[in-house]
Amino acid sequence: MSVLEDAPGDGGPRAGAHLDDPIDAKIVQEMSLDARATLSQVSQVVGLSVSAVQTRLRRLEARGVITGYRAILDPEAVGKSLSAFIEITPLDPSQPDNAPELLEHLAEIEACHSIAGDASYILFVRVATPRDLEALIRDIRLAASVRTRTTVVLQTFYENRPISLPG
Amino acid sequence: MSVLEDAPGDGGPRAGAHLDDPIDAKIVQEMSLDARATLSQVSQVVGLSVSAVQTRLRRLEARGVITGYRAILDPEAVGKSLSAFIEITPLDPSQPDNAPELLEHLAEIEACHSIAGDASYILFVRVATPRDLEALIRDIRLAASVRTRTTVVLQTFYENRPISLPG
DNA sequence: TATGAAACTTGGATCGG
DNA sequence: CCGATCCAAGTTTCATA
Repeated sequence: MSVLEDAPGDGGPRAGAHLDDPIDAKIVQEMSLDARATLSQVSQVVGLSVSAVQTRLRRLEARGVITGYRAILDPEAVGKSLSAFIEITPLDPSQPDNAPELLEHLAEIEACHSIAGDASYILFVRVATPRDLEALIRDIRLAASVRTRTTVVLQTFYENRPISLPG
Repeated sequence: MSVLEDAPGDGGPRAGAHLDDPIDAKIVQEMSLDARATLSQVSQVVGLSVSAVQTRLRRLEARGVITGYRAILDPEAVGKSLSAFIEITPLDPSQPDNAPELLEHLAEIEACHSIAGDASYILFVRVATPRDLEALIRDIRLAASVRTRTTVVLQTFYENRPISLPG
């Protein structure tokens, strides 16, 4: 048996909702860097058997720590070379504000956050052409009854960098 | 010969940088929705053999259409519950401006875009606590000699939505 | 000391590349 | 055809009583 790795059967992950187990953290980090890594690859990295890794991975998915797996695409290659931030503010503050739901059907919207600051929300959007952006802004205004302030992205140096985990 | 299926080895995707082949688009979409989908799953969706899908997938990776695969994590669960946008502007416009490289080592920075508007760049960052955000802002100022304007995210309704593909 | 829960390992069947 | 995944025992450890 290996003496370099810790003994089998030792302290597993805590029952809490958070990710405080170092082995789970390693698994998450590995899958975060390469979501198509095989279980045996991960098992070698973390020093556990394939089945143990599989069980932990299933649990991480079930607990909602890992919410999905995505291929990262080159926006140019898939015809979405223009991206922008759109800040939005409801025209009528007295109305119930459910802009996020009202906008959810617009597939060009990649993210929607509510923010502290002048605007209520900020969206990150991707389109093919300036004309598509114009159309999207119009759709957003109509769908959610909001004022918009758009900041066009000129160049993306990096994005989608993996979340850095402690330890 | 069949005209519904294309014969192996026949005209695949064009050699150009763009993604104009409908089957490649389907493959990309599928991997974008679930990066851990097996080749046989994808092959059933697109109606090709497993090896045909494998070849196309390798080519999509080699052409840089697919740049990687990531697990999507719950920020809360991995201890990064506070996120923010930080706009930055160089203090001295006469100096050479390489802020993106100067900031690349800060792992809390998930994305860096140059933008049209008042500021030069916008960053998206994730940290655990307000104190960590304070420290990060200080680090950014020192590392890149910039003025910063920070907008804290109060709530994230959705993010990392898959890129919607035409057709 | 005895018992039970939780986690790891092993080995074999099945499926995928 | 090889490797990865899945599933069903058997084993160790730790925390109870």
